[in-house]
Amino acid sequence: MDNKTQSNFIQAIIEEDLATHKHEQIITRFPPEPNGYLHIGHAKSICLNFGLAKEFHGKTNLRFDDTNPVKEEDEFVKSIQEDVKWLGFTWDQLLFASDYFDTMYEKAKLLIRKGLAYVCELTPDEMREYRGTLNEPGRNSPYRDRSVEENLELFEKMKSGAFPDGSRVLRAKIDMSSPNINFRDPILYRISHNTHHNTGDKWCIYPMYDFAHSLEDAIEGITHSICTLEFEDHRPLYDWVVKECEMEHTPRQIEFARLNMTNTVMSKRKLKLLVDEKVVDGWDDPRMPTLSGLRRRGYTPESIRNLCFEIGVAKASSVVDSQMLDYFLREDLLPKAPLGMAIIKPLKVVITNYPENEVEYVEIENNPKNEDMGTRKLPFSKELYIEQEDFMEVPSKKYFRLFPGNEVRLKGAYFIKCNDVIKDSDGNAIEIHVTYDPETKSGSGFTGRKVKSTIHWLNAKEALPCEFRFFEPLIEDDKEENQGKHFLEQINPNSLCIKSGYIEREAVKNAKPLDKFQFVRHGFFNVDTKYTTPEKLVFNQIVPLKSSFKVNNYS
RNA sequence: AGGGUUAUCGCCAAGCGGUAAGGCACAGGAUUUUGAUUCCUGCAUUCGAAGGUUCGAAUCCUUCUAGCCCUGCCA
Repeated sequence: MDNKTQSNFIQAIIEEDLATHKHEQIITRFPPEPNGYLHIGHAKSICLNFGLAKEFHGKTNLRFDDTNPVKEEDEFVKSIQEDVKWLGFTWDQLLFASDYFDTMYEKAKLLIRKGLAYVCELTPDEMREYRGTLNEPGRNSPYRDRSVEENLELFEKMKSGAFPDGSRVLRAKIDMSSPNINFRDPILYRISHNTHHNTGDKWCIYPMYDFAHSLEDAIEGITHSICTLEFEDHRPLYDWVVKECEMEHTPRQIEFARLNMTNTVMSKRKLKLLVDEKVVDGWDDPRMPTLSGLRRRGYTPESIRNLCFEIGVAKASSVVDSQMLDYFLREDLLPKAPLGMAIIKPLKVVITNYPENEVEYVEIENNPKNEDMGTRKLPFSKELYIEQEDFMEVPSKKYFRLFPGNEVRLKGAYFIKCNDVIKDSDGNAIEIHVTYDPETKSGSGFTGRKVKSTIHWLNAKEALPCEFRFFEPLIEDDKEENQGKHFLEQINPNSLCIKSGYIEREAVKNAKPLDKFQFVRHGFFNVDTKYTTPEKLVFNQIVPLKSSFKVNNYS
């Protein structure tokens, strides 16, 4: 991985910290909560954290921020590790925030002893009322001035399970009139009698994000704690916790704008809804922007990394055009994916001057961009299939594929000229009759005349039936009639289109799930991991050849 | 009594007082046995707005405007 990167403000900070010897080595972390699958938005954070550490010869920890037992599951812990590895990154240490619960508990008691934390018995509603609003200061809790001894005793009782959920919390004693709402005596610990995926029933009190995360970073000696913009107002509290808990290391929190992409749902809540309501196949449905969905669709780790490095890092909230991802995917796959011929809507072609029952084999490159991929031999005979799109009885102005009287090349084979069109009772072309010119065989060096187009074809007898799946964005956010509708009602009902078609046997001889192909004119495809069987290959279209080639007649 | 933060081409994004990089998209043209790729060419006299400082301003100052985030016992 030698991705070029845009220079960014975080690199500048790190360079200075290294130059001034504030740090001799940087340590970053990627800290997901295991409450869902990773999506492409996380990829930006992963590439940043791991990429920066790699660039400056530092280290990166993968740390599960598992401080809320009700939302977290081992399934997610597992998938997150797989996805990070798939993206191509290796962590220095694999850690769980929950492994620090003992230390955090001790630090909470330290704050109590310093008179900086207290046990509060306000109900959630009262708490909200006492907090004030964006424009008005809050009021002190009546429990704010308890003695250190009483607080210590009550906190101990919270921990030992003496109180029900929601009855008490531990709060920091800071400033109920702060303009920064995070400073209005934020909650440090809450009671939650739930089984935790890692610590089981050992604890019934759990630390809140602001308290836990800063301690986690400090404990691990994280030098640069990179997170998204919404935590900017939490930074003063982050610094407060590190200082007042008398931590040895002082990490620095740096915020950047999260990734937004056109035609892409990034909200974990909404993605979970799609899975729970069975709108999609699961977290790895090829339409999902999850890393597992993109993987199943056929996107490569390289393409995602290149996107992340190329879009840069800044603090302005922005929306990246999904066409950029497609660009990096095409760029990556063009020399890697073998080029084959597939027909989605077949039109029968009979070469009237070709001998009956004769079969010859034509040799064709597996990838014109990569000679190392070799060649293969395709059977060629009198009856072929071409793409319906590649023939027009009455050609439009700039159409230069097959039409009556016109000559084109069959890729890897001969020039053919259309002479006759056989139509059904509705007037649709169902078969065309052509003649071929034996002089024009591919590779023969024929230069007598040129054709404007080369089209793809299949030997009718040898064509292998298979299935092609095409995808459209799950959301059509540009339609006005969708404004204000419930999320599930905005979903594009035609986001999946399944077509039967044919493919050449030779190209897909040893195809297995996750193999990528490029089909002439149809774009890049991936062998589906779920629906492909020994009897039938199922291909997911990853991207068309070009965005303007977007299918309009596949449905 | 609000606080934080952002604003440079259709979309990302460099730039940090010396006269607007790059990528995507788009549009022309050349090559092409994928209408792909590749290759040229074009694409911000202007940096949210208005004032000011300066020989010189996207960069400094002042005022204004707009967007995003914050009132979970989520992270």
